[in-house]
Amino acid sequence: MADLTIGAVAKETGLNTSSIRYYESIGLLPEPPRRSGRRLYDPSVIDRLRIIEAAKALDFTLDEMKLFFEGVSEVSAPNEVWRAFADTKLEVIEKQIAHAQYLQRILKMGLTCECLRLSDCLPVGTSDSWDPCCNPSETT
Amino acid sequence: MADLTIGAVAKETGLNTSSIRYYESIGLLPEPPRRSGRRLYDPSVIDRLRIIEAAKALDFTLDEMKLFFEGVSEVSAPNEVWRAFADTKLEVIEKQIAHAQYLQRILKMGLTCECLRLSDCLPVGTSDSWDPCCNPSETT
DNA sequence: CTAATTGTTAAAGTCAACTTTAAGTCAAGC
DNA sequence: GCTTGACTTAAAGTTGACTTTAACAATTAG
Repeated sequence: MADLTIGAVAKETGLNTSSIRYYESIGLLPEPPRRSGRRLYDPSVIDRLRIIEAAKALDFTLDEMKLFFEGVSEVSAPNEVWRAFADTKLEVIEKQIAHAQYLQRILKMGLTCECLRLSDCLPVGTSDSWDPCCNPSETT
Repeated sequence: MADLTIGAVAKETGLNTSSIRYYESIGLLPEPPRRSGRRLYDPSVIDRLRIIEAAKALDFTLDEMKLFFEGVSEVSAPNEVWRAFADTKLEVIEKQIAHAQYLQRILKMGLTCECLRLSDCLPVGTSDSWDPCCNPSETT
């Protein structure tokens, strides 16, 4: 596949060109080669940007992403700083999955339950085991 | 249980008092009753703040959280705006869980794999099925 | 009682992560 | 050659979500 202009990369990833240049300016993306001043990207940059998008959705800061890529692209095995980072992030991600499932449950209930006051049957607070107090059967 | 001062709420939730006042100022938290000018919170505010924390971790904006609470605390069943919101957010949450599992896999691999270049065995790009190209057995 | 702590307000300040602007360069279609 | 559109830069502007400041009031500890 041919190299990509910054516009093509933007189109492919849904980012805009200034964001891509911004990522480069802070060192999150490596500087690509150029032809007559213009950036020419290897298609693999798309993969890297997809990882960045995933990490962004999980609230990694851009600095954390830099650290992350150091760990996965170095020529030697990840060092202690990276390992500590990875440990911490794995814990955070666990919590985020739990949060996601919690809100998922509430939203789904809001869509199916027909209680007058949804808050009456919400798993608010300690969210261990919970069954809706109402069945989506009591049609008005 | 007795009502809580703003300081107690802050301590309990890990937020700081100015954030709590800020949430109130934008209408995300209802105005609590006061005694001699000072806010006195019903303990249920803790639950609400925990939902806010979960939603924050999933990149809900504060405006989205307001909409969310409208849906779950109204006296009537959630309206169409809320249902559309919930549908959209459920899709986003699905994606976030996928992102979380993707990065989880990469981070775990980084912690166990002993390849010289981690990037050589990364599931970069289309992340459907993937087995590490290396086993954490090749001890140096 | 005093002193320290915790609370109050409105307004200004901060920060990360972009986005926009201005002023120009390069390339493709006619 | 000319125009249109994509590209270039550095610098300034924007946005969301707080956080800090200043100046004051009320509660609690000693």
